[in-house]
Amino acid sequence: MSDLLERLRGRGWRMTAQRRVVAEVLNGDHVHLTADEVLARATARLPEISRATVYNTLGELVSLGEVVEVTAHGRAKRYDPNAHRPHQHLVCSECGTIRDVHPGGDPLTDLPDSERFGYTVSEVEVTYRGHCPDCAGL
Amino acid sequence: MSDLLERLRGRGWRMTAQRRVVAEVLNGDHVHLTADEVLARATARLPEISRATVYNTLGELVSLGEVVEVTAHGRAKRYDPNAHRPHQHLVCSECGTIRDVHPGGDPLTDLPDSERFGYTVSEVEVTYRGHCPDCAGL
DNA sequence: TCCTACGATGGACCTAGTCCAAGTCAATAC
DNA sequence: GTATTGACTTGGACTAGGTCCATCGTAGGA
Repeated sequence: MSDLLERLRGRGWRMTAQRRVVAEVLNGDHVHLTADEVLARATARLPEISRATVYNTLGELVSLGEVVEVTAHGRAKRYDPNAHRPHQHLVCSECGTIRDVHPGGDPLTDLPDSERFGYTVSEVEVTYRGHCPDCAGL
Repeated sequence: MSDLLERLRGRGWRMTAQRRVVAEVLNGDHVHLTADEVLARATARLPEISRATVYNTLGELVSLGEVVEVTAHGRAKRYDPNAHRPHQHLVCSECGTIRDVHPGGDPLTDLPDSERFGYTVSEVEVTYRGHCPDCAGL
């Protein structure tokens, strides 16, 4: 986490209270907050922080590759700070809970050349859907 | 296409001009329209059709399993009528063009039990990202 | 300590999508 | 062919999520 702040500073990021708070909120495993949730938690620590700043900061973290956007369930994007460990997502279709998972094999190699239509493919995103233990009974 | 209309009628769908038009607009391979695009094309054929009806109809087609929602690029959901042939998507990160692709292997089996956290996993969605031939030069 | 360009603010604005009360009409019954 | 009725459609108001922008504040270098 503070290594995140270090990395950012090293990249010439100007460090402000707001950015620090957003980076701190996005810390830990299996964290997949919406922008609104990030705003709420950031506001708890720094009441004057504005919505625009949270969106700006999230956008920057994403384009720096420190955080990935996940569009998994519902309308709002979620932000996953676990960007340096390649992983996929397992989503409960009932309650929307997200877990990070690490499937075996490389899904990129599953796509034969004949199915690439001349695209240069560089990334794969896999979302598993099902029911979490809590919702399985429904 | 008209088999789609037949199937729907067979399931007790009340056939109206609006529903017919929406179903007709969503016809063909590699069709991935946004709700707004569906509305535009439907309006061209049936000027009085309303936005709410397009959304309602799309929602019904999705819950009947005739159409799948794709969240691939940009904000708006896209609707893919090719629901009866299992397939995945290849998206150009530049222009957003989507192709249907058929990777080898079953991605479901790539997720070991130890990574399922008690979830009953029933579905996988794979999105390949890269650049299409037109955008590769950029 | 001063300067200044980068960042933060908040309020207006936009897009995608949902909701609802009222009106319409497809399908069934006669 | 007509009557009936409940499912379907309409349009307009509303909401959520997100973006934009002019102005103000401040981190960090000189």
